[in-house]
Amino acid sequence: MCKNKTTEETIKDAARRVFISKGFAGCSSREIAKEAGMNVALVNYYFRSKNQLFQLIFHAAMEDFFVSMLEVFAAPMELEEKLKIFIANEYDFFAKHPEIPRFIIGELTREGCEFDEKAAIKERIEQTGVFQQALAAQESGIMRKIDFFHIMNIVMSNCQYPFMARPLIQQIHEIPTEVYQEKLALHKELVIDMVMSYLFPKTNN
Amino acid sequence: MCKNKTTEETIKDAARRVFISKGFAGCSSREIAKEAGMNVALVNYYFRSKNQLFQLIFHAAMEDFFVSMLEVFAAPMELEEKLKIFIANEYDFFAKHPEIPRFIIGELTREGCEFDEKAAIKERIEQTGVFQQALAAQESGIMRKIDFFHIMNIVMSNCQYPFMARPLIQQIHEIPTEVYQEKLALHKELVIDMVMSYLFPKTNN
DNA sequence: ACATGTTTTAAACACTTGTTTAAAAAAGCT
DNA sequence: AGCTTTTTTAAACAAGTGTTTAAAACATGT
Repeated sequence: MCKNKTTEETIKDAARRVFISKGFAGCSSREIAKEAGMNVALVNYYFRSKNQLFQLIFHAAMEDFFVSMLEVFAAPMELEEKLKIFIANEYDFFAKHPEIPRFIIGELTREGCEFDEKAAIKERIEQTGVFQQALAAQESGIMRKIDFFHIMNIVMSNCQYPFMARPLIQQIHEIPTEVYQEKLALHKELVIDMVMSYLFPKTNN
Repeated sequence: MCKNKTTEETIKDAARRVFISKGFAGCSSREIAKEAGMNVALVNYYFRSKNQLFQLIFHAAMEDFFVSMLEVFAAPMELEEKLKIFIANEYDFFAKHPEIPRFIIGELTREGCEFDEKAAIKERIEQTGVFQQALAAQESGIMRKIDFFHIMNIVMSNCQYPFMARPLIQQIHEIPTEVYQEKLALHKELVIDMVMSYLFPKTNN
């Protein structure tokens, strides 16, 4: 059967670019086809429908998104070091794929974008053991005693927002994209500093 | 002339709801008309085009968004107290209008959404005097010496992201909306605590 | 009452949408 | 070679898009 991986993969790549930058509602099948340099009918020949192609791209993006998390969570490391690396890792990931958070959140908000089923992110996080590790650190007094919910929210806020909000922040500060990206590199260190010193408060001596 | 403010305002309100929740590309003129209980032609009768109506809604949202900032910035207060209130204020604003950040950032990202012209946010912030106030506090050693860019980014990240990312975070933690909102109320205090103690570090004694 | 200007409506416009069809081209196979 | 299957194409489909038109309904002032 399909030895021809070229066209199918070409369309998928084009679809990824277009969907991620414009969203499901913001683009047409014909735009994806044109981006891939193909006929419109080919899109449906390989993927049956715009929606089915979208689901493929979306789930892959979600997977990338979470895998970059879980990898660090599962690493054999002390919690404090792990969280530091986690933040740095997240920050680097979004520096490389700055449109991912906006894409995922935007589409997850849209009605008619089912997902619940498979993911089971919570379970996959628990399986890494980072949850118990955090509880242990909290018991021993090293870590501030706050819910895992807040920890994740703080880290995700500070790692994802600066990339999502680039057009807005640039507008406010009236700076070009290159300057913004320079500033973000510095911002990463501040975030690590702030979050770490909050989660692992060093008592005087 | 137009004594009939009812229909025009009704359409505008419907448009605000629909645009903000679905975005420009995610809805049609007819959907807005139906939401307003009006004929499609009426939308264009009062607002000339879908795009023109959108610009109206979008600029108003931007204005609300920034005014809630500037008010606090301009208040006659000590900087430390001002920033605490600023965070609380922002947090409360987004608790009331959780779709605003996603809407603004999403549309600002879309190509063909002009804005640059009027805003001049930077100037309006400078006019409040908060900028010099921060510089003074930094000179006196009360405040951590970091760029205004980073301060704003930190505050906006922690205030806006938790509301933007609700569908994603709920998915991860597998909690219903009510529980999420309860947790966010608690999260507000953590954010204030973390950000304030980072920006205004208390030296031992 | 009538003539006025404003507001609302249904219908139509040309165009784009997602998807399908049926024929053509290419590739595989014996 | 010829026959079969897979891949690609152009064209068509009905439904939906933003917008306009022209007539109807309404309100207003005299």
